[in-house]
Amino acid sequence: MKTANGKTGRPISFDKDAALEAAMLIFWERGFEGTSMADLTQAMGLNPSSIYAAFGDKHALFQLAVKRYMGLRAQYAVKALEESTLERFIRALFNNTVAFLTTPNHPPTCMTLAGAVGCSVDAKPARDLMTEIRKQNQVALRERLLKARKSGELPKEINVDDYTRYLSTIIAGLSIQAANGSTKAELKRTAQMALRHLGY
Amino acid sequence: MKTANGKTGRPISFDKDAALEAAMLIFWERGFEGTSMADLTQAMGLNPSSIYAAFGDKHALFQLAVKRYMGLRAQYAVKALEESTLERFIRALFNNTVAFLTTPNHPPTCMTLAGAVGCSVDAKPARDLMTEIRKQNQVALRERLLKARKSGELPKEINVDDYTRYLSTIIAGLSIQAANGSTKAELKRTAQMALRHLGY
DNA sequence: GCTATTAAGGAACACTTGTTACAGATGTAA
DNA sequence: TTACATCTGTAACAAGTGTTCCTTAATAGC
Repeated sequence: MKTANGKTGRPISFDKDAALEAAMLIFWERGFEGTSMADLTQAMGLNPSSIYAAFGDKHALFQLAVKRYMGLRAQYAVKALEESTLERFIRALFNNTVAFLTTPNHPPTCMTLAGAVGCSVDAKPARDLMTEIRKQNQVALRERLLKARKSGELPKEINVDDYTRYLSTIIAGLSIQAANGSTKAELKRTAQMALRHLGY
Repeated sequence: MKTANGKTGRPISFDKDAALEAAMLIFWERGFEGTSMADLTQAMGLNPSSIYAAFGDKHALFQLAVKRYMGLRAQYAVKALEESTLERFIRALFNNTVAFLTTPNHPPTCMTLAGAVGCSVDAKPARDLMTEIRKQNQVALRERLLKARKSGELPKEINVDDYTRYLSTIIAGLSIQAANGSTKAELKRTAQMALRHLGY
């Protein structure tokens, strides 16, 4: 009565991961509103009904695409968090960001900025999701800085919340800079200048 | 044969400036794609035909709205350029930006970021316009820094292009920070920290 | 008065939007 | 083979998209 996957009936005939990857890439490039279901069917190579059966509606698919993006692509911050010292962390944060933004075969922006900044009321859930992710990233950054403060690496005179927002501001700015068309070399130099002004 | 305005026939019965102002505000909030003609007719209080007769199609109207935005709202950079010294200029640039982003009665973002970052191929002209404006702003900033370099205010060791991109990065980052929902106080402190790290 | 010219209001346009219904295909389990 | 369950492909859906057409209204000059 049940197959190996615990399901009976006709099995799926396409690679779900590959399809979601394709969806992620157009959403990344065109944002939630700029991507139509027609675009998605073409890029994923699937019929609407297959998409709906496998992933749900457009909002649900977008959420899954963003989740995939965060887990597989936007690891530049997570990787940096693994660094042992504060200095190594901050250096890695900036360098990873530049490397990420200039990786070929995907848009030169953070998906959370291309996804939906200004949008219709209909797309508000998508925008809220983007904002929330940006805030979560900021929380993770803050916790790393708090740890550095406790270890004495970050001077007590520095306000952790301010420092968090400041670093976050520069990282976001780099993403815009990349979206404007800055080259890898330019981004690197910008990041280096930021590091120098931070004292690193 | 001709009226005072050089036109015969029935005169326009609405305030063109007020209508364009209304259009600008929704475009600002929802971006090009997120704003429908139905939204525009409602916000502007006009019929489609009146909009088309007075401003052209949606793309043309968006261009006019952006032009108005640049000329009347986004003057924070232009005003700063009038400052006499480099230090005064940079301080004004940051302070004006924060003041602008936290002005009530309009969205807490730069219109060029909300307008269209990720978008459909159909909206590409709008996105290109946004990118071009951001680049133009950067050119104006660069020229001010070049002047400071010549006057000796900006040390020759500092690469003007790099410094331009660096300042531009922080300004753009502040806009994202504001869009995330940062308060005026938070933005002020972030800008102050940026200034301090710049040596001001 | 009349005529010319332009704007206003609203219906209608062809097309696209996201979503679903349905018939047929394709598999598993007995 | 038969029964069952699920996926696939296509067509259709209602609602929304940007845009245009057309009738009516309002003004200017004769």
